[in-house]
Amino acid sequence: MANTSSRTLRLLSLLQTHRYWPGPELSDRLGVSARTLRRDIDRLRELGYPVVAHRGVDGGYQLAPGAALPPLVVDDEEAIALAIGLRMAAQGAVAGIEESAVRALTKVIQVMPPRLRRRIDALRTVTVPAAWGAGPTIDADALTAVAQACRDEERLRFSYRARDGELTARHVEPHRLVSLGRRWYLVAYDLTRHDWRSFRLDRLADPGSTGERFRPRDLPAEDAADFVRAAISSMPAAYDVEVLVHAPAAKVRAVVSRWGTVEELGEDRCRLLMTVDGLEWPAMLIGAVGADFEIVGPSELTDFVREWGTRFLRVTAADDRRGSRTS
Amino acid sequence: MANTSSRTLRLLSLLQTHRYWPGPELSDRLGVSARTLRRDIDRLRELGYPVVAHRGVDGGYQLAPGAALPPLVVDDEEAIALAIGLRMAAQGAVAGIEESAVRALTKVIQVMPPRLRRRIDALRTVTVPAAWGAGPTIDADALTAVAQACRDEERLRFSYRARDGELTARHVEPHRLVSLGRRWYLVAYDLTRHDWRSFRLDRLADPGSTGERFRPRDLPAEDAADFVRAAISSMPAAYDVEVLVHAPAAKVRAVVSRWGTVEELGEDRCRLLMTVDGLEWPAMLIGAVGADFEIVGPSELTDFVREWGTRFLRVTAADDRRGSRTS
DNA sequence: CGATAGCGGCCACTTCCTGACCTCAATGAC
DNA sequence: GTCATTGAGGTCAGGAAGTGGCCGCTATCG
Repeated sequence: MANTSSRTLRLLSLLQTHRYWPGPELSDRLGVSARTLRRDIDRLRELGYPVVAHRGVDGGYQLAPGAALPPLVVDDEEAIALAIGLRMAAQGAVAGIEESAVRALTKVIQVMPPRLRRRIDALRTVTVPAAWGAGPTIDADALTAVAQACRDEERLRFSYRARDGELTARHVEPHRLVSLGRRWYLVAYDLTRHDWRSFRLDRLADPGSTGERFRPRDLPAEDAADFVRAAISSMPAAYDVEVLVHAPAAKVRAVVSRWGTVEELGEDRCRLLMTVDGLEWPAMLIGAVGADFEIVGPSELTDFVREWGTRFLRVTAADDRRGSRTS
Repeated sequence: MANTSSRTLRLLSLLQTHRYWPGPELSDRLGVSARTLRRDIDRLRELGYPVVAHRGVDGGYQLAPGAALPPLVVDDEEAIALAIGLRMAAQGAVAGIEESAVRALTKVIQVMPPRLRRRIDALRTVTVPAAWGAGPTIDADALTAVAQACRDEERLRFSYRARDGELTARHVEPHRLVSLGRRWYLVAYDLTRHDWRSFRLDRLADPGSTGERFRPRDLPAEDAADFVRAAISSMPAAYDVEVLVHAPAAKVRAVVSRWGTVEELGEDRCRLLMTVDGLEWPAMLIGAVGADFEIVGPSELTDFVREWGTRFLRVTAADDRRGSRTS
């Protein structure tokens, strides 16, 4: 541990956990002379990390944001937060970052000691499922296991539930993970069927890396995403919702915020556009706006809203008959 | 860049991005002889990172999970995923990890180059806000800014909207962030009022670190969390919702997931309990369950649901008169 | 003005790093 | 079994680097 490189790393870690450090404190903690500390700081600067220094009484060192990201030194708790946050990000809460979230997640998981993995498993029970889409929840463990197999070029075994519900055991050479819409797909070469296949991750269970490595084959498609797009002829039924709301656009925007786009149509009228997988969300939003509205489409939304309205009135009427209670 | 420590770091990063590496490939990438690579691997092992090796044809090196977390080397995309995931975690999606999520987030944000911060800002527009609680959304930037000021012991200026709506400018010595229930509080010494105060983060705006450092004072309480608990004598008006649902508990749980607790009352009956700030959320959930229900309390919820029902029926009736359109 | 703290040159000493060469031990293909 | 491949590790010599102590300099704050 009396190494130079380990000391550089420790210095970096110190600078990351507490921004401001007096020089003597640092040299003390690292067990070197002040002169050597200055040289270590120089070393960091040469490596591209911008360490700024303040002179005079109460001076010290400070790590400023630079051009490159330094290696992050995190403790156990932070690693767990990292893993859980990345898992949420990978589930598609924010469009466009799923792939990198999975990459980062595999990195973190891979180097994570078993004790931390156990703690994450314990926390999984309280994790928020993919409520933002009403799509099937993907098992985060499966996601990372498959991602690691892709990255490490290791053959993979899993059981797969086909569209008709039949379970089959698969043995594949994983090629790439693709996040399309709200779903994850694995593009892989099926060793039993001797052909390329795409698998929906939410239909896949018990992935286990076999440890057998392989030379990647050439995918007979431009791109893994193209392959998946071609494979899924039947797109999942999504709704394009359009509603005219009898309220100022600003008011509607305040409620809808980011879940849809609001176009102003006049003093007291606006158009609300959303693309969703389920109708609960638009129903709730137009309910929460608290103003009259007209449903332009889809007609399913009209039926959906009518059902809610019927049920809500029936229930509250029954409630009134029994005499409303106080809270 | 021809440094030993930087090479160690690069080696670690390579081992993190692609698990399996043949020796010659590694020594080639690092620009050293095979012998030196072996020595570098040894160095890593001495630092506690478990590098396992496979001999023979097609052998290579591989980083196994160890006792300590190695410094994470992430690229731009991954860093963004990290920041966004951590932001979600800090917003309280999973109970108990908020504090460490914020700590990790400040680390990441602090060392992040400005160009990445801009990209995160750009992504914020599509971020899912804290829907899981219907509480006010906390600005993630404010959260990290305040957390950094706490950590770095730097005085902080911000404007604060008191309970009565009045805006005041504050100048404080930040002490600690506390996550209580669904809210974040800042415990700080108010330099204008010369006393300790706790501030709700969702009422705080434009935090700006002044750069003035200070010696931390002793908080007149056991613990920052205790201080906040003592300070909030008047709890915010929250609703305790109780609803009897005529559906199996499992079905209700699938919809409600963790936003409330579901008690089984029989084959086809269960009780739903929630504590919320607004009534939109429970209204939406019982709507989405799709079954009949009885509202036990509060009576405001009955009124609320009745209003939704009335409006929904009025609107769909009007829609029918105009002739329902196809999607 | 004086105390504090970072900056950086110089120097001598020590440590370690490196590449080359060697033998040995696994491992998988033929 | 044989053989090529690949990692492990010892040794050695030359060179590169890290280290601590010394110095004078400058910036900053009270």
